[in-house]
Amino acid sequence: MAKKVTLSDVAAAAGVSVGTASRALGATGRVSESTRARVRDTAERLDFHPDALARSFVTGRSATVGVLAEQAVGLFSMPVIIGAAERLGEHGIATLMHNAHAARTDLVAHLKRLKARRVDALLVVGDTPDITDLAEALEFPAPMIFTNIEPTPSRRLVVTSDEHQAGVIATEHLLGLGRTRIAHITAASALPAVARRAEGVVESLAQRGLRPVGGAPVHGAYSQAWGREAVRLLVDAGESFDGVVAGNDEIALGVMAALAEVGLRVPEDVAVVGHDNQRRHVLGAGLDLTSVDPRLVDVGRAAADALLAAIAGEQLEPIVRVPGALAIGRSTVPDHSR
Amino acid sequence: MAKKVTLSDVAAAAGVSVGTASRALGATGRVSESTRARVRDTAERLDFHPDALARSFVTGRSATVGVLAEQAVGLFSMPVIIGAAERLGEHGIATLMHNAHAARTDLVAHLKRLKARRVDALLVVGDTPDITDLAEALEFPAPMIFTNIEPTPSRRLVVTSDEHQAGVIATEHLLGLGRTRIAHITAASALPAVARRAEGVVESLAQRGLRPVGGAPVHGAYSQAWGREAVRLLVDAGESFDGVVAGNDEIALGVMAALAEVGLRVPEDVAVVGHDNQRRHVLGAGLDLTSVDPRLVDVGRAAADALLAAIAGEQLEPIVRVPGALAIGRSTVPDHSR
DNA sequence: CTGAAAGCGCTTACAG
DNA sequence: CTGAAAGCGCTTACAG
Repeated sequence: MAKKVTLSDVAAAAGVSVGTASRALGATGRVSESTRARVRDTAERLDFHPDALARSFVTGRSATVGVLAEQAVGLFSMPVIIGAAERLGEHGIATLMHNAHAARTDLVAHLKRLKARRVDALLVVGDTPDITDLAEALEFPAPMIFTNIEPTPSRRLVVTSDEHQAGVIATEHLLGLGRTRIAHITAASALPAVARRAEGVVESLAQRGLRPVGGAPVHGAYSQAWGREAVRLLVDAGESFDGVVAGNDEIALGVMAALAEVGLRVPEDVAVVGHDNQRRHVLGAGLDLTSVDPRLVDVGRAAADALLAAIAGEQLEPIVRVPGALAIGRSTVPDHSR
Repeated sequence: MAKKVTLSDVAAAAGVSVGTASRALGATGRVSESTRARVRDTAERLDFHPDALARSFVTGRSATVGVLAEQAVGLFSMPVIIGAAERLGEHGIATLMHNAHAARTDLVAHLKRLKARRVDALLVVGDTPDITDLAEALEFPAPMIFTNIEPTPSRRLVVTSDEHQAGVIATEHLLGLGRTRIAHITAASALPAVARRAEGVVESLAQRGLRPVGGAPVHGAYSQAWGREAVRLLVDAGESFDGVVAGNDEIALGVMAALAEVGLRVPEDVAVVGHDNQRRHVLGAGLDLTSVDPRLVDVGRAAADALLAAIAGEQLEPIVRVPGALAIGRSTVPDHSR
């Protein structure tokens, strides 16, 4: 391997001191245009690339971001982490991944190691309770950004999916198809994402002077069984409906199964929208479900942008909500070809 | 933030020189047991954590591994990358991700940046043609390990799924259920993974003195349409069969659809095994398909182990094949509960 | 076994 | 605008 070319090589070849060479190559220092040009030409000619390790050492910036994931392996975490890592990589920033399992002592160990590694910032993916307090107690020195979670007083910098908008676009889609008797069958209202999506649904309906079938969102669990049961409850209560916004794709599948059982056609009689767009990741599989895609890779990219801004010391938008996108399938548009 | 405690603080407190302190804390240098103990105690008492940046600078090791992915966002790449990043993170190694798009100049730029960042090793995920030659031309100084791809003369260090074993376990499962007339419906034989899996199927059958229905694997494409067509071809040719090893889950779904159309029950008349186990990632969705799970997260972890060994200068197993696992569903075992 | 010193390759006040 | 020098916090020959 050819001898590494160093800044002092460039300086010597350009006939300046290393200090001047450093200033000429960097953006900051004031150098005459002529020397700057000469040094830059020389650097290029010698194929000089500053040693990132030396630079990190002297600047105290590791060019590394920590990723602390509640559960790194998972359909919701992976796209966010990959999206973030990809964007950070474009900027020469590496990611140091720690997979946190709930134990509090674990978290302390993770934070200490991240601190020793001198990460420039920390991305927290998912729900890691107490982390803000722990970081404070440990005098964790880097900015922290949270993702895949709702903001709270202790989580002030958050990048996440726009759950409210997800409820809105699902509902608007059904309204746009002329459906007016729309039910919202979703999971427990205690879940923040569920509550926000439900608000989006209710508000969209209210703008047309409508309310959800049954008067309010129907809360249960993220399961096919609940989707099935909820349809039966509505039918038994004598409610009639021509559209369902389901809390996720699982619920939507249960809803569709129950509709088939009671002899209602999808989408002719009842159009159904899901959430998560798992279809995108997977087999067409006849699951030809219209669904809100939360665009998790873009959530990760947006988180990376926030991290980059935080590292640069820029003022941050405290809460960034990434809008979802509607993926249309045959559960709402019968002749939709994919 | 409290003043950072440094090695010389520890040395002073322990009453030794920094050199001795360094040796006492490190694994290598020879130090008397008593001083070693004293220095270690002192370090612990002061909550000393060596500055990773300084260490990297002086050792020339960045504690960073490059990840060059053909396509980072994807159902096959993400688990591998996450698995690798997770394992590397446990060892304090960060990952610098580059998403390569095919262009050759791009690859050169990526490699140069990775080199400037002084990565200790490089993980190549997927198919990035020419990379070995490019790395050689650029005198890329770090070891390279390939994953999610078959070995070739220019790809010598490979960690990947054991495709042959995947064919074997799928076939053994059907044989174990008493099926003997087994077809293998798969994608193009030019694909190395297809060919290897087919070998596994054919060999397993041969051990019982059997051959695939139709005399050989039936090659086509990774699609539902092909699965459907292949079943029709076999049926029209007058073949009868009680088992199908499908090349992937998509093909399996097509196969099952075609079987339903010709009035054959799954699994009573024909048991079907897929490959990829996409079900695991997703909706139960009635896709209750028995499938070979390629355990991609474990492939990533094994790749990380290989990278760690390479960084440590250890002798490497050139080719590591990670065995898959059979995920059993109702397409082979009717009363299988999940 | 231990100490004193050099050195890794940069950046950044500090003078001039 | 430019040069000479200090310094970042470690590790590692080199003497003793």
